[in-house]
Amino acid sequence: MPELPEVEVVRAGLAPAVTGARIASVTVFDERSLRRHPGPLGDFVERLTGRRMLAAVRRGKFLWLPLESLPGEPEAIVAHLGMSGQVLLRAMDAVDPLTRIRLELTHPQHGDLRLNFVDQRIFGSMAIDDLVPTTDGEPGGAGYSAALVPTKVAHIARDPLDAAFDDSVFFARLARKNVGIKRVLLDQTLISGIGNIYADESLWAARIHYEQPAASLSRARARSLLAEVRLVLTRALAEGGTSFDAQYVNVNGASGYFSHSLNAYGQHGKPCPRCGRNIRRDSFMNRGSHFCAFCQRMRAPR
DNA sequence: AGCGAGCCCTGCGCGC
DNA sequence: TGCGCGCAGGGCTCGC
Repeated sequence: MPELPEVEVVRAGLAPAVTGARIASVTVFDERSLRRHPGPLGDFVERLTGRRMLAAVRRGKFLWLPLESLPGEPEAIVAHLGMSGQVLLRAMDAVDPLTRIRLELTHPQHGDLRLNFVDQRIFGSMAIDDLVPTTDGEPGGAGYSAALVPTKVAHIARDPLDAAFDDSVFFARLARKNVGIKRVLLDQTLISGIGNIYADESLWAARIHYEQPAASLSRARARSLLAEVRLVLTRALAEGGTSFDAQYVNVNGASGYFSHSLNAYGQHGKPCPRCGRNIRRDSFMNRGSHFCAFCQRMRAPR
């Protein structure tokens, strides 16, 4: 369940279960889910077995679980859900189809449970990674105060719900981009956490065409777009994220409700909630762009 | 250096 | 009923 609100729902669900828990055993059912792990399957299993986890942290769509480590050698399990990943917390006898990796956890208060990493398409992954200091000295992400971030996440920008996200740096970089604004919203090195759904929803709310060159946006429109991004992400989070089917669920397997609140994404052929004209779907970056051709027109640069 | 295409995968729903 | 095609919420790497 890929975008920021869905990953945050997972992080928040995971936090109480993993914080202070020990990894009793590790089973890898499909080695392809370790594509990003810098070592063989056995290395992943050996290094995790017996380790204690300290927190569940998120930046953008990346999730990590810091591990109890020797001083000066901080490490974490880094997980990315890709297009179809789920993290499910289950009883010890529970089996989930398409489980690629399973961690069995022992928690001093909550007892034993299974953490099943489920991923149909295997675009997601788990890996052990070193934690390095953040360049700004601020916490690495949501859910943990340490100013550390996995090396695999260090090149990703902070997400717009992060208190340390720097609006002015974002606007400055935006002003130097000649590509379409949607491409910028999806570029995780500029702003993280936004995917296809929330890009389309934010652009609809801000009445901006997805191909409008980023640099051509006035500062006021850029500001308004960032505000809409934050509003859409916050609302989606409050509704538990967007679920179209049983594939996108929280750690207990429950769906979110934001799919009922979508104005543009997946609404092609239906009337625009603002003007009543039909929402269109264009092919863009090998995926769909959903927008209202009347409300979201290309504009001359200002 | 920035940008766009291609690729990594599986499974579902639709139209023929 | 069966099959092929297009579609799906992401990100990395490689050419130009």
